[in-house]
Amino acid sequence: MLDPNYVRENLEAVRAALAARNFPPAVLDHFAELDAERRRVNSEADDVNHERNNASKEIGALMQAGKTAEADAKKAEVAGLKGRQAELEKQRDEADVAMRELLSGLPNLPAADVPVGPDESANVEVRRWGTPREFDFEVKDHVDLGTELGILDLERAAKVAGSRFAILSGQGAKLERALVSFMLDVHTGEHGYTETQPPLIVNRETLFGTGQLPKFEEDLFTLTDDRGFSLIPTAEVPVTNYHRDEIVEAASLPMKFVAFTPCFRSEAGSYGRDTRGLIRQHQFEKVELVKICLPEESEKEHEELTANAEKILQLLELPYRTIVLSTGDMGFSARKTYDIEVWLPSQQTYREISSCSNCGDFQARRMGTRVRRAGGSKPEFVHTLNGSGLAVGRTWIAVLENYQQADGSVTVPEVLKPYMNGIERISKA
RNA sequence: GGAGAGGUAGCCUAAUUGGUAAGGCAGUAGUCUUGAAAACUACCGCGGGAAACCGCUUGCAGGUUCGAGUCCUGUCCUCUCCGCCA
Repeated sequence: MLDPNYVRENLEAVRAALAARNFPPAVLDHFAELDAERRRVNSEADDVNHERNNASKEIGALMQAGKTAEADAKKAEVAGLKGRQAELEKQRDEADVAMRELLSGLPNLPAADVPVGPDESANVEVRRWGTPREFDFEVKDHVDLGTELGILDLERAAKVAGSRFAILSGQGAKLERALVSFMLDVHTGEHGYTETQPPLIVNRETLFGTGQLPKFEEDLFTLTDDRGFSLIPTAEVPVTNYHRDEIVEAASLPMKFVAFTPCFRSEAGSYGRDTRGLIRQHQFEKVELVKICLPEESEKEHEELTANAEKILQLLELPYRTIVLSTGDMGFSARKTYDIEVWLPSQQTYREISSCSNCGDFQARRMGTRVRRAGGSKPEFVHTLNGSGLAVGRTWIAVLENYQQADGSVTVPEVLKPYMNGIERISKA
């Protein structure tokens, strides 16, 4: 959520920023009058409330002094205020709701150094690591490799659940587990993150906090239970909300969490896209990095978090590139996002395997997460960051495709061998 | 699922028959001190405001009342016991 004071004072700049995000700035047309009305009604309601509070105090004093007649007169006076007060409070609530609805639907403002452009064509590559391997045979994609090795079964998954689900078996399931353990060990052991296991089901307040609601309800799997539960689309949602409605101590920052969870996405509206294989699933596993930090530290923490995610690919010796998303390609809550893309031989291109975002104070304002600094100053909103470290299913794909051999087997990356009982390769059982 | 107890500020604890949130710890600043501790003074829930000051706050939402931490209704959460259970 944007700061209403900032929007009031920088209306044209906000309008331009929204346009750069392909967001119709017309919703801001009524901001000024809505804002003025809200503040007018609010102060008027305050005044009336003040009058009534004072009168009540006087009545209390009169009652204790035994002057009941004067107290009764005063009571009658206050009774006349009640109707007026109810009316003003109703107006204030309506104005608050209207303003909140307007603001809660607005995306975050892009950082100054984000490239401006209409879509992914304006994204900018910032670095590239590793060299794609040369194959002297016809490469297969992960679906053919996995199916022929007997470690991936998409047809039976479709029978059991539906499309966009998968069954991993044998060394395939083990590889997934090895990747998870490896990533968690690196992030906890070398990067200083605290491992955490959050709820996989969250309530609506939590979904509002990170920005999934109110605009992206259709992306979620929502339970029919009347408590408003949804399955998490990413661990970012529960973990970032750990300190919702809290004021934390500055000394506790930065907080760095790593969470391994399944993620559930309805993928409504993505029919026909990435229909083959594991790229886009209703259920997938992800190791997620989340940071909560001081405002002036978030840019540094963002670079570091992205580097932490890249480290996994370096250790797995998988070629990748890192790009910064343009204004037109960024997510709702982000002010700046790096995507890390891994090389997939079957597609002869780089594909997203991690998305690392600095959300600034956007989520913190929605969640009410603030920090109290030393010296008794007023609480400030924290900054929040998140990034995949990494998407496990897509890493599984990258390992199969980049480490495939002419005979259809897959050699095990050096760093994963300890997690695979020391086996050298995955062969047909 | 049944029965009971309880949610007060970062933590802990008060508040007469309803009278407008008291205190302690921690924390911050200062005095004193070579420095620290101790002691003393001030600040010490949230929002707005340059300030004076104003408004809000006892899990949440309503109701009664001139006035609700206190009375009533609903709801969320925590704990205890019983039942069931991975």
